[in-house]
Amino acid sequence: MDRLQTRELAYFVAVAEELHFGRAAERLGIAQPPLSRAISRLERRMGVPLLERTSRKVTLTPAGEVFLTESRRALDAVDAAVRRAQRAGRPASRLVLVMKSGGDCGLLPDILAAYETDPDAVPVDIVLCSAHERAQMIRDGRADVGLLHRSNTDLTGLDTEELLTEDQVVVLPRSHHLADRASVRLADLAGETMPHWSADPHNTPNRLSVRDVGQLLQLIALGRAVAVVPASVRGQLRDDLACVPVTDAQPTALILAWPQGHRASALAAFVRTATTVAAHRQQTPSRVKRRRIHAT
Amino acid sequence: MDRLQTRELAYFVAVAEELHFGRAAERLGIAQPPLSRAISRLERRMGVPLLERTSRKVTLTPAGEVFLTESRRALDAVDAAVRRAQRAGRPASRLVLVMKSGGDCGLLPDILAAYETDPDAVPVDIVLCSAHERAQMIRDGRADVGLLHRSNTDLTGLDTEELLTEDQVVVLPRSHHLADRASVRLADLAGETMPHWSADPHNTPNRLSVRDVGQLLQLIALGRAVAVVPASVRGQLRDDLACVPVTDAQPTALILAWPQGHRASALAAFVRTATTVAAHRQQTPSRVKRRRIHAT
DNA sequence: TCGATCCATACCGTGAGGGTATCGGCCGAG
DNA sequence: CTCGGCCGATACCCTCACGGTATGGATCGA
Repeated sequence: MDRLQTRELAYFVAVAEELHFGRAAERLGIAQPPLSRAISRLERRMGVPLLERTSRKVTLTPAGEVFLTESRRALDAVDAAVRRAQRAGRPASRLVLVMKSGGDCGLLPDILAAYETDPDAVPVDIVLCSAHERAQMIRDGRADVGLLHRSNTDLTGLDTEELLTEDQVVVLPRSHHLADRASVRLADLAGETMPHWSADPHNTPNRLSVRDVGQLLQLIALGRAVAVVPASVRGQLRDDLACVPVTDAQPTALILAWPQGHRASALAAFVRTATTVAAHRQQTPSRVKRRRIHAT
Repeated sequence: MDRLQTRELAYFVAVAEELHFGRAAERLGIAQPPLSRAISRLERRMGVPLLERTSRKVTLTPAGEVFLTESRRALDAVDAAVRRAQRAGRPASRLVLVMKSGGDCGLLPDILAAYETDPDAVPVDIVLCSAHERAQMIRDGRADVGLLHRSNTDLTGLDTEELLTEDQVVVLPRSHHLADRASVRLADLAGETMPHWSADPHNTPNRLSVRDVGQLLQLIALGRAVAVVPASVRGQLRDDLACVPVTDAQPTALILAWPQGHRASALAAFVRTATTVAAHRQQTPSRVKRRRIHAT
């Protein structure tokens, strides 16, 4: 059997995500019959049924589940190949850093300042994006390096370096009965509703879900939810919100991540600088730390 | 720009490896003109020149170098998607283990015996193959798990677990002037020729290179070379060869490797069993260790 | 029972991709 | 200096894979 074409993978991913041939075809910009044929041919060539279909419902077989995740990974790899080669070709080399707004724990200005003095430094573009997009952007070559929180994210395909660890706090409306406590435990929050981060736009928001920190804080201010987050979000808090340390929550790690096996000099220099700056910050009490201590 | 097709990646890889359009076309089973066109179109679509060609020579640009490694990775991912989905589809689940002949340090029988008692165990197929093929086979889904030596291999894309570390010995002809020494240092071997492992068949063997341990031992027996190898190869030695511990060589680690992020129960059980058995072996002096001590 | 929904099949047209022939530049032999 | 051989690019043609439209057949709700 000769090798699958990326088109077939993309078609399958669309159908597997929509679980509906018509919508998938529309999303792909083709008609439904060619899509049906393409999927049948794919299954025939692979010798394994990937989808169970009735005229009313489409579901994934176990092989289909596996093939969906593998296909996504393969498509990422193809996109990454193109983007990284293009980047290597353009002489004007830059470093694209992805992070969440406020997700640098106040560390980034120092890192950038130190990095600029490095002989291997290149200009750094900073791209802010939602939590779940970041790892994706590094994997598919749109970004070179990212600031992530370990707990949040699937790190397969990435090399990482831990920058610092943070304790966690719970964000509450000021009027909440726990808002004046010096600290709480996870058990105290048992009855509260916690919003979920909505992964992709296709995902129907069947539960309380948010796309960014602003939405999250809005929900909390409305008394609809509370959230446990790294201590460094204190810097973004509105007046009507309080936050209280959670003593028994696992500390979360801020990590630097980049594509596995990539060691271009500009990137290597950035990683080196960032870890050095973070190590230094970890020793001497940081602004974040001091603010935390003051607030408790 | 829409997404590249795998065909274009495969075409580019062929040309980049051959550095000759005619031979690449022959290898791909197509004529040369379509290949030339496909590559030009690829470069036009990507907006980056990948190859410098004169009528006498073809070379890779920096972007081409990057694109070659990235393309190989992407093609592996596509192949892996198919193979893993097929495996998931066939109910008769098996575990394919790749290793080098004799590369298990005598550990494998115990591992297999212990694994068979595990409730998640499935039949294990053992595939013997050359050093450089193993990581490749795990990456592209032909194998589920492999025994590798850390120093040898590029481990990107693999999850690993260390099983045990071994000291290194040098294999010499019996007639060699160092053959009777109780131990040697790397400096003693400075003037000796060491064969290289030939990576791929396309690679012209411009230096002394071998494909497997048999060839290596043959070369040594002929007095053409010596080699520093893990102590466990003693088990395969011929009568006309001697081996001597190298005191200052970095100990090499035997590791278990499997595709990153894959945690199927049969695989997880195997990894668990193997590490347990290896840890136990490491504590109680193993047959291998004892033999080494006896020999010195 | 009828209509709506949704995937599959039948049939047709077009263009991407492959083949052959040939050109043009580069090198080495004589 | 010239000629011949090598090699990638170009020109031109043809075929079939892929996409489109029309329609069938199965299932479910009213």
